[in-house]
Amino acid sequence: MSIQQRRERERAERHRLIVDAARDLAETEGWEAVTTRRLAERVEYSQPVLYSHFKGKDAIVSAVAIQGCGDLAQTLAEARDAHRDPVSALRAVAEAYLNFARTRPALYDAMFVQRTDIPFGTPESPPELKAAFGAFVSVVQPLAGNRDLETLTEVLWSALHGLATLTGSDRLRPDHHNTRLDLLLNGLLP
Amino acid sequence: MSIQQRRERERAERHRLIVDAARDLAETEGWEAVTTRRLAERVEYSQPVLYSHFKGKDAIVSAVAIQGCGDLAQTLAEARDAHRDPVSALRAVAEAYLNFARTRPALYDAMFVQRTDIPFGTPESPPELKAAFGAFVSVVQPLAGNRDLETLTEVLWSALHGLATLTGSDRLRPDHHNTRLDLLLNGLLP
DNA sequence: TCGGTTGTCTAGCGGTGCTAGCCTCGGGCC
DNA sequence: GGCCCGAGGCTAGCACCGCTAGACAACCGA
Repeated sequence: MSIQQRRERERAERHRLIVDAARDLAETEGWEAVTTRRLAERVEYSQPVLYSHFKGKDAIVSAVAIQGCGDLAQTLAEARDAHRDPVSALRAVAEAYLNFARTRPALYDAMFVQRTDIPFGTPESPPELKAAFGAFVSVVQPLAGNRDLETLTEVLWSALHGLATLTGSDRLRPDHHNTRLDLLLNGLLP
Repeated sequence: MSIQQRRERERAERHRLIVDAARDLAETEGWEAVTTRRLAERVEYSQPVLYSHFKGKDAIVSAVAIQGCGDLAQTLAEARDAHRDPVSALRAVAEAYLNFARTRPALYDAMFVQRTDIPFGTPESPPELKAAFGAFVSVVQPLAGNRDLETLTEVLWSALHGLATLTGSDRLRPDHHNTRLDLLLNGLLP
């Protein structure tokens, strides 16, 4: 069985290599530069090899997105754990989220903008996704009062997502960034 | 000069025809179905004719987006003018906005999701865009208190945009739609 | 050593946005 | 009235895209 094990190990390694290459390429040159040809060149295999790992290009993007959710979850959890005061923790998590979207726009795009078949908001959601949403839930919880926790968290996330995407596509005035976040948090979770 | 006038008139008419065809095609089959070949076929001209009217495909999408902003501005204004009470007017405008995004997803996508070079939030913004934003401003104004009107409007718009895009891409739980809007409006503009 | 399977590659299909260069048609001038 | 010439539309094609059929090599088990 050792030979098969080695093969599976190599296969898993190559799988990871493809996802990493796709993420790197997207983050440095944008998703429009991520073509199956360039990707194949990066991993030093021919195009069809990609299709033995993934059903198609969309599946590669999805894999990158899920990996990104893991990154985001960790980032948010760290921001949360650096503060004891609930209001400070909320603010820190919100800022960390917007910072993630600003510094890794391509990754953010794959996670929350592009069409995907990753299931959101269901028990079947990938654990990385649940972890990221859970980080939001944990900072909203102390401030939710008698409002429904999960729904309120969805509202907060949606509002931050709106700020992130509209800011990132230059549809909001570039100054006033902090003022907008103040207004949002003071209104929604005072 | 009459001949030149006729030519310019025909040219303007064909310009309109292209934009309308692009919008129709996008709304019925999605933007991925809007190719220069299919568009040319629809307007019964060859591909290069498109490029004598627009710099490229992106410019056609932008034209559709600006036209869509005009539609949206009108929709929002009508919703606003149907209510005298400021809170009701705000609610109506917010619902009209989300309804627009839900019923015309491709148009909404061109306006507020896809990359574009339309200038947002500046004096050079197209009048259709200013009109749409102005409709929001006018319903926020009575409820803004001493907060900065324009910035607060940006926050409201961003939050609604977040709800619209995450709902439209199945990233929020499909029920709870009204609850989310309640939570947002009660928090932001009570 | 051989047979067969497993896995990778080359080549190509039908599509994309975009453009070079030909050619026709019609208005303006003699 | 007839000719010339330029505006403007067309055909054809470029380089690229996602994806796949089928040839071929390498390696494992008997």
